[in-house]
Amino acid sequence: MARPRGSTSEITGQRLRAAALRLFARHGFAAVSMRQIAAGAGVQAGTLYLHFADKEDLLFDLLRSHMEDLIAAWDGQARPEGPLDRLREFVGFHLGRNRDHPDAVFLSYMELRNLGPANFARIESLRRDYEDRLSAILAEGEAAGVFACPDVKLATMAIIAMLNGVNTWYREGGRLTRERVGEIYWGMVRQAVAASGRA
Amino acid sequence: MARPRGSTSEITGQRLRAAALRLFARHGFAAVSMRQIAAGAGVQAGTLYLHFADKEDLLFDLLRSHMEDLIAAWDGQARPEGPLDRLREFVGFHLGRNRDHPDAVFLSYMELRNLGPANFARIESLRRDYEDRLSAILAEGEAAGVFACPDVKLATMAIIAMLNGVNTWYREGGRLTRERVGEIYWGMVRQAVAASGRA
DNA sequence: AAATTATCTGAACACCCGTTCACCTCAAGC
DNA sequence: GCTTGAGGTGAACGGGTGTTCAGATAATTT
Repeated sequence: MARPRGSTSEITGQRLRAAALRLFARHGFAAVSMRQIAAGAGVQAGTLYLHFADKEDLLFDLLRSHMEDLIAAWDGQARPEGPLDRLREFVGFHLGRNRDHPDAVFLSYMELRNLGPANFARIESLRRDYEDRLSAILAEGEAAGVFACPDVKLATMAIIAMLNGVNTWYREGGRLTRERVGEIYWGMVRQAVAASGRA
Repeated sequence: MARPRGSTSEITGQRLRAAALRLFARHGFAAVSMRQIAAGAGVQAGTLYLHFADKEDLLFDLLRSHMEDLIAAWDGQARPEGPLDRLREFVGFHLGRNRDHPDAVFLSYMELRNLGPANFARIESLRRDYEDRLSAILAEGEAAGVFACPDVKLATMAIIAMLNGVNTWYREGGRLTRERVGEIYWGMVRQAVAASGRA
């Protein structure tokens, strides 16, 4: 056998990406073999090397595209006026992204160590770019006297860590709906950086 | 050759634990071989099986002892009176533990998936025990009217995620000292659950 | 219809994996 | 000082690893 009917590079590539994302997120990069990924896409192991240079390149492709999509999605949506509304928008956006792409989010925080220095640096840079969006909102609010965080960078890291934490425990059909969780987290974030709370 | 001079089970066991902790935290459970761990302790691979039943048992041993030590350390220290001081104490305690045991903390959040169901459940149970300490403080403060978190469990998860986040970016000798970071985070935590901020 | 190119197979490569075990040596008890 | 067992070795087991590549077939171009 050889080339199946109706197979294109585009389709097979996407199937491989999907299978790899799923397996990496479930079992970890090192624990998943190229053969398992290939099988998940209904293909032989050798085929992987027509689409990716090697295993790390496959991981890098997943992380890079996830980060680029994330930034593009944020930049591409209309932003409300005023720091408070923008912060609320960011919290909702970030939680929504985490909800819709749990595997990619998990990977991008857990498997960075499996990248070589150059690839690592590129992903880190993208992550910083994204975090800077939040920092900018906080700085803007600070200047306007709406927020009072002692340190914008630390508040950025604290908020993102807090929001990412939701993915580790939230289960569909649990005690609280997504919307309710979003409201509660928004409340905590707002108070944490509020100017009224304390100087 | 066979038994080296002056070797005891106690000493070798601790060296193996230390080597495994270091390597698992750096490269991940699946990426580290038994031979690498043994080499890190200056011993052959076969020796590992005199101390641990298998690879998972070694991981479980590390996670269990870390969680038990954590809980024992918290329970063993004198607690100040009043929810606000207790919460401050918890934040300082947790950050201090994360600072002193970064590898174990990292492992206990990242490598749970490599445990079988029974071992997984035991670690999860220990983690819940620890988190319940924080929940109790928040509930106490809520009852006293000092705190106003819309949901105690969510506030617990949010605070722990926020504090754990520090380990992912803090580097010794950076812009801020540990103490300063602790103060700033304490400020954000306090405001996030403060009763004065909003109903 | 023929030639060419894109796509995939499946076997092979050298190497590493977790785990077991017969054997060996040191330390302690009689 | 001899025996006993705790502690460790190092080779071996079956099987899995990432990666390569000659060969085969489908789609496309000429």
